[in-house]
Order: sequence, then structure tokens, then C-alpha cells
Amino acid sequence: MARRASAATPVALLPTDGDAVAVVAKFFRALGDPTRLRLLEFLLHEEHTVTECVAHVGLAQGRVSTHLSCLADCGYVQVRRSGRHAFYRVADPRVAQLVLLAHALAANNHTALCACHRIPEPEAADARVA
Amino acid sequence: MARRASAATPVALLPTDGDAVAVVAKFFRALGDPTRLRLLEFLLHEEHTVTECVAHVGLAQGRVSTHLSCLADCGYVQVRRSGRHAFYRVADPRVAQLVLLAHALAANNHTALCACHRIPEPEAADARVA
DNA sequence: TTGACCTATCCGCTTAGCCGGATACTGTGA
DNA sequence: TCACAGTATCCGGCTAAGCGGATAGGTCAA
Repeated sequence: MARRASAATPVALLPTDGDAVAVVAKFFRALGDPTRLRLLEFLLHEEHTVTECVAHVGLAQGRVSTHLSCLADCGYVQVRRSGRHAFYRVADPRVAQLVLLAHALAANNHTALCACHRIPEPEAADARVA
Repeated sequence: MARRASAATPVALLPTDGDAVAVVAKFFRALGDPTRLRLLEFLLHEEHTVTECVAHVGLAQGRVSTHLSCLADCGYVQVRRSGRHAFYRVADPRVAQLVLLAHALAANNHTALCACHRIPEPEAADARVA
């Protein structure tokens, strides 16, 4: 390890290199779910209640609540509680930057079929017998 | 599935917002696996063969090869073939930018426990009976 | 030509993690 | 106080996706 030492990363506050990879992977995974990503983008511009988020993504309320809690745990969004309402919004402007960057990269490779049908390769003929 | 029909779009800017979310989520998911992220960071600085990557991550050769193919499909890395060797490396400088940004955000929330133990809540004491 | 090496793909197996529905908890208004 | 709205958590079920091992295909050296 320790090859990162000379990388001149301005950011390097990472405790242990190996650990950081695991943590960052979890961060990416949090955005790897379409529902959570949709919620995050919904909360980029302004704060919304859980109910509003439920209406936006069209899933069960409990599920949406859990997704929002997950995003909050990861530090992507912030919660503000007022009465029986919970208002979620994106806390850090770098989140928007991250999402925009990913959009740009994804747009470039949109034709390239993108992700991981290589990994499981389930379809191709889909003889789903059910 | 069948929304692949939009593949004829100029690709530059997000075709449909809903579709873009799914694509971007897949992109994030590709980086959401610790093994792939470790490989990607390994390939940020210089190109490496599959065998070198296998040594780096310590997993089965076939698995590593598949992960690399996945990263290549997603456009994160580029392949250069020479003889019986395949050299992988990061193609787009924005990839490094994306990873650095995520590291910075993850470092900030590193203490916040991060990802999704809210979602499945598996561990806590690891009473894996095997 | 033959054998060793490198890489890619296929095959079950196993786990992570998303989903809906039910339910508990809390705060507000009547 | 009661009824209800808003939110969070729990539960069983199901699919996605990672893993190792086996194997196939192609390339170089002797």
C-alpha cells in the first residue's frame, strides 16, 4: 500500500487507504439505487417532506422514509423537523457537483450500454419460467 | 426494458430525466462495489494487466476480469490489448475528479457511520452461524 | 508442434438489499 | 380527550449481484 502517498491528493484525509475504499464504495452504493438517486435529485433544489417524496417516486411510504434516512445517514441530505413533518434537503453543495459530474460521464457512455450486464448476465433470452 | 430505443439520441445531454436517473444510478452502482472501486483507483495512476489487478485485489482471476470488463463497459477504464496481455487504465480525467469528490464527501461523513445499515441492518454483532 | 501463460466466460452458490404491507410512535386539531 | 395525519420501523419474500472454480480461446516461447 502507501502508493497513494505521492499522489498529491489535496483531499487526502482518508484514515486508512483500504478502509476509505470501503467507505467510499458504500457512499457510491447509496447513490446506486435509482429510487434514492431520484430522491436525492428531487431534494437538490428545495426541501420536501416525506409525503411529497412519496408522491414524487410513487413507492410505499415506509420504503421512501427508509431511503431518506439512508441518505441522511450518509450525509447527503439534512433533516429539519417541524411538528409532525420532516423536511429533507441536500446539505452539501458538493453533492450537486457529484451528481452533475456523474451525469456528464453517464451521458458520454450512455450508448456504451453502461453497467454490469457483464456481471450477472441474466437476460439475453430470458427463459423465465416463473 | 425496451427503452433502449432512445439509444439513437445524440447522447450529450440527458435524454429523458427519468431514464437518465436510471443510467446514472447504474454508473454509481458500478463504483458501489469495493472490489471495483479498488480496481478503479488502482488504474487511476497507471495502466495494469489483469494479472496485476488480480494480485492487487486478491480475488479470483475470472472475477477480476469480469469486474474490469464491467468498468470498461461503463466507460470508466480503457483496454489496450497487446499479445496475450490486456492493459487497463482510466480513460477520462473526470473519473479521478469523481472519485476525489466522493472521497472528500465520505471523509466528512466518515464518522456518521455512512451507508445503509438502515436499509438491511444485517450485522451488529455478526452472529453468522455458517 | 507443443506446452505454458493470459484472459474471458460460464456455472452454481450465497448474500445483500429492495419491495410492499402492517404496525408503532408522535404531534396537531377538533 | 379523541381521531387522524405524518413519519419511522419491522417482517417476509424475492431478485440482483458478488464469489470461487472450471473451462475455453488465443498468444508466445521453446
